[in-house]
Amino acid sequence: MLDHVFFIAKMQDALNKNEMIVFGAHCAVWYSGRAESYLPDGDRLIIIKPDKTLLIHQPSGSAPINYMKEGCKVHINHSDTSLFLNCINIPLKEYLDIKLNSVHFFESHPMEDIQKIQLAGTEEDMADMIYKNPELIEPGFKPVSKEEQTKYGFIDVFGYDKNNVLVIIECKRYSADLSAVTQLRRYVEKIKASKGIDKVRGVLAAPKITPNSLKMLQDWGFEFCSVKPPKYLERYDKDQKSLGDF
Amino acid sequence: MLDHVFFIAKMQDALNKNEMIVFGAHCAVWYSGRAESYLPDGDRLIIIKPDKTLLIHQPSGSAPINYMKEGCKVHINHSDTSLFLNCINIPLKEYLDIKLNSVHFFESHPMEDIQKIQLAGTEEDMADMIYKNPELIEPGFKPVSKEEQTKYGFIDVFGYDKNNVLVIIECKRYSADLSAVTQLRRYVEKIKASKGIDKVRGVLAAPKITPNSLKMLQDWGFEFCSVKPPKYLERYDKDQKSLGDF
DNA sequence: GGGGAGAGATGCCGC
DNA sequence: GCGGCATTTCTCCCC
Repeated sequence: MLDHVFFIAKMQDALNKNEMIVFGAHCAVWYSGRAESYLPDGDRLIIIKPDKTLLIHQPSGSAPINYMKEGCKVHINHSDTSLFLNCINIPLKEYLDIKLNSVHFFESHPMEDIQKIQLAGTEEDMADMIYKNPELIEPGFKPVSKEEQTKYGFIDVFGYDKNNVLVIIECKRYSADLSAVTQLRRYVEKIKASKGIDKVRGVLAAPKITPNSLKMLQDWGFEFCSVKPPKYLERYDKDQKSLGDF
Repeated sequence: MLDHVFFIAKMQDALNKNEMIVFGAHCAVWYSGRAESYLPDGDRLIIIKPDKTLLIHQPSGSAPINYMKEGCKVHINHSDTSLFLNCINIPLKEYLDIKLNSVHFFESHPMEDIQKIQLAGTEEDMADMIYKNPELIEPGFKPVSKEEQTKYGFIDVFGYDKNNVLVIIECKRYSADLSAVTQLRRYVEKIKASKGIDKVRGVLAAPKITPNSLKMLQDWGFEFCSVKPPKYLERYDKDQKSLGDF
């Protein structure tokens, strides 16, 4: 357990230097902003990033239990008996206060990282795959160039079938749900209205679909097409030894 | 910068004890599972929780850049020249590998926390508020008891207006968007079909609504009602000094 | 375990 | 800044 004076000095120095700060503490947390919350005493990990994002993590789960977005101001307040971190984000009108009962450890370090993640297997990759392999939808399907699709909004893929009927395709990389069906319906109705045509096919392309969603889809005269999302980095999957090849 | 042998010993001990582990490192990350990704060398904060959730955070932003869900197995592999953390989640078929170039610091500590957060100002609170104050929707609106709403699905509030016409209300705590409108449409159509009645009013209750969404709402004959979400813990907002009163 | 829906969602891109 | 939308969404509740 760290001494208050020592903790305050280290913390203030690290805040001034915009270092990555991480410490463990037994604490309670109050939040007020978009909503309001109170978290009673317990052990948590607290992170303050160089961009002044603050995260509070409990010992389990992926998501932070409390947080403040980028750009919050952190003030250390203490009396003989208590130690508080008061955080405020003025433009967002958000407030978060941490009562620190004891600090288990404290670390800070400057961090540089300009790298961005390379991600494959997204919905956009799925749309690209269908453009390049239109037979995944059906024989004779002819996708229209990507540039044109922007005129009609955020439609994933559209083109014409072998009878030259317009086809709108909504891709989902996971199991298609009710909202995917209503999204497809919105696009089909939008195109029907804007182009003044009556016959437009709507196709939901996804690896699978929930039973209720399939029923709703068919009730509205749309179709489901089973398509798996692509994984462009499969090389990694097949040869774990070649990690250095990237 | 920590010595490899020292780091490995500390890490293995902390993993065995199910402690909260956090360390800073210059590293690269590969992921394969629901999607695939590669993150080139950079400084990051790496967290391994007692429940074996793994999080990798860059120096900015709220969300982890890479992660593994609860229950992953962590193996330390090293040669003369390299140090790897290989993580695997067998039931989810997910894999994550970290190449550690250097470790800036390492901390671990046992953590206990059984507390749950108390949150106010959610969509459910908003529905409760409308039940208790039906005049927020319109004079003469009579909400039906909450128990009955479950028979008809996830409808936030429903009741009858002064002319005894059925009213379905969808609440949104933020600005209502297109999906909120299609969600309301689904509920109204479901109720019309299941009860065999033709006249059902649909009301979207939210603090505001986007222009496109308002147009779509009105095109389908539904209504918008401006309602602010409640904040039950306002006491805290008004008197920051009474933090200990909870 | 899957389905359905909210979230203090976050993050990205476009206007 | 808002709008629209995907997300390795996460989390919760209910069946």
